[in-house]
Amino acid sequence: MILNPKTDKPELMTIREMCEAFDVTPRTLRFYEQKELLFPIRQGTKRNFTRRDRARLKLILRGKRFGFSLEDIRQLLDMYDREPGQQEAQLKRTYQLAQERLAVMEQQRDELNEAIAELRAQMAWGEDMLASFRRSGAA
Amino acid sequence: MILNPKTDKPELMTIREMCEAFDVTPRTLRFYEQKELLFPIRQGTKRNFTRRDRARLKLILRGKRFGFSLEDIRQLLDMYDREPGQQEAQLKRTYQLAQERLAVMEQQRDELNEAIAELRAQMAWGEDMLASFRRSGAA
DNA sequence: CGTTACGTTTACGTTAACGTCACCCGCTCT
DNA sequence: AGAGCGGGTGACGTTAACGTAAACGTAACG
Repeated sequence: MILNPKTDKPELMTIREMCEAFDVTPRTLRFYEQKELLFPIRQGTKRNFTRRDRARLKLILRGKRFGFSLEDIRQLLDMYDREPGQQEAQLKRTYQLAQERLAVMEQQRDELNEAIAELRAQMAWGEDMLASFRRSGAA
Repeated sequence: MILNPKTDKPELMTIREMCEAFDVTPRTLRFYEQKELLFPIRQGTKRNFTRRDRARLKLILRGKRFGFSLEDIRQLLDMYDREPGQQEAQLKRTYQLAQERLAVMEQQRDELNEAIAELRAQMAWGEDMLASFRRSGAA
């Protein structure tokens, strides 16, 4: 295992090491490779994940927390890979996507809040019913 | 079409009428029947939806807004159908389910809020980048 | 040499809630 | 009689993100 002289961390990691480091299953990493989200170096049949793969995976997982689909994430990641020459255009595109996502998320949150309020109201009603049961002695 | 003397609304409704009244597709209603959520009267092969079906459908759609699965909803609906004799137990069960759902929904909302905040921070960063692009004259 | 551990590939299974398609039936208008 | 309309019944398709199982390789341990 080759270590980085600065960090003493392995330059290349096996699938197991990746799984433990990022708390994902091997299946997930193979799946991401198949979907062209990761590009581990293949030594024969085995995978060696590089720093680049780790950086990408970190972004992938963050993207998922944001609710981006894997396909969205792949496109964003790819943009940053192409020989950067239109940095600004890329950044704008990313920013726009983020804005759209943000709008969706905020709407979801609002709907969720509405549903929560409605459900709370129903539950208050149910509580009254239960209280009346108790008063009527149906223990 | 038989009308209710009080409301002048049809006692029985066709699948089309139901679709318009509740903004769902025929497929959805057939699907709900198959899943034993609705029990329209079958005249030969055609469906006649009763007041009871409409009441159930209303609850089904509300339940969906709350994030309940159709299976959850079916169980709740069924509880209210069985010869009511343990009203209190049923109500308690419903109340408990509602509490669990509420907890899930609130957690989802909180996570969403966190993700929104994180995404906002990233976007502020991106905005700075864009601004610096503009200052550097890369129009 | 057997087994254990870790890795691989291929390919089908899962889940929810319908959408879609092909084909059939009966009524009504013209 | 033909043409629509409205409804009906299977049954397969869709989507995302993996899970799972089968069958194989290979390297080290004892």
